[in-house]
Amino acid sequence: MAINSSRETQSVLQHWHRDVPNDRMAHMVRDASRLLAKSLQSRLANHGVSFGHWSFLRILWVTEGLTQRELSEEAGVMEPTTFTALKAMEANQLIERRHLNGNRRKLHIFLTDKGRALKDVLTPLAEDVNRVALAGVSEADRTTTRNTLLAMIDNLAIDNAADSEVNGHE
Amino acid sequence: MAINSSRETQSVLQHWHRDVPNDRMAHMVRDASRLLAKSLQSRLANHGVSFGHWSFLRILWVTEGLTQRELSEEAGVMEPTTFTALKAMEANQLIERRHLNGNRRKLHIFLTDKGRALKDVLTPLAEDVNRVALAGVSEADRTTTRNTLLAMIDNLAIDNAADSEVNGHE
DNA sequence: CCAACATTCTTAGATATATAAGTTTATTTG
DNA sequence: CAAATAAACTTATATATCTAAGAATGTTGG
Repeated sequence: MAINSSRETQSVLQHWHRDVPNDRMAHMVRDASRLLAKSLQSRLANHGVSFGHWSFLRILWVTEGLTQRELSEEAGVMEPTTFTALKAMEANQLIERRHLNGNRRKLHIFLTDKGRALKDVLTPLAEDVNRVALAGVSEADRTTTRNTLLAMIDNLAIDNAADSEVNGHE
Repeated sequence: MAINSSRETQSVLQHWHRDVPNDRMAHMVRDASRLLAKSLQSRLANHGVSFGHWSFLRILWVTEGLTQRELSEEAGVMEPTTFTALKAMEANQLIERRHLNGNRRKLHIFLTDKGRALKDVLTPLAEDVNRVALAGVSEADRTTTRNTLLAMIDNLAIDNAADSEVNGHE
């Protein structure tokens, strides 16, 4: 009877309703991110798709034939992350990896019929999570929040790049 | 000279500046969360502290003597996460785990001098990340964003609890 | 044209997190 | 008070992510 999850829920809420000091934005973003992932994950699990695989399906539903490298950039993750996910997705017969035009370096990714068919099933689940998460938030506040997040993403991308330079990673 | 990180940076930026459809809030929160973690992590690494350990240090700097269970709730993570982190932190001599009052079940967590001394070193790093991330964002927009995130956290905590009930996890 | 460089994929290993299940200890209740 | 239940910690295992480094393949400039 949801004893654990009630406790869990309450602790998150108590936590944030107690005091939200000036510099806790990072903390809130992290909590929200974890909860969003959990909500989506539990919905996807009913269809045998993991959260990580869904990220790549989303992209492939729009554009097939991207290379692993291009998929990494599009998804905003590093290549080993993409590699691992795609290998598993290939094993699950969601995608195929093919060399094109005699180029033996680049691997292009294509959906299988199974992977393609999941679009209509899974897309509403993600929309549902967003709908649930943003219930009661005005359109104006959503826009402001999106703009703030976009600014943060910009600022942090620059910060991380600067750090890489300083520390001499190529 | 930061070729990779430039590429990475650009891809994140291009990605978000291209098109931000209506239902992409979850996606943006996730990206922001990953970048925030990365920025903080690179700062903490200079002091031999991992991102995961920092979460618990923050709590302990305010209140020592919490049990592992209480620390889990405070940090908003599950107990195995806390357990693993605390074992490592004990090995690194940041904390001590002690039974109190003859209770052999509960384990109370205390900072070592070393753990306590890190407060003044690490706190400015987290503040710096927040400062960098929010550069150029007005105070009004920060407040709106915090409120939106808080609403999302509330909504999702309820959603996840409901899911647990439906699926019969206790 | 070939040697140096760059790109792409892959492997290895680490961190942060989760769920499920097991063990030990405390509490409650018939 | 002893058996049942609950709480707290622990173990095992899985997922999502990262960095660092290696291997294979293309590209380019002397």
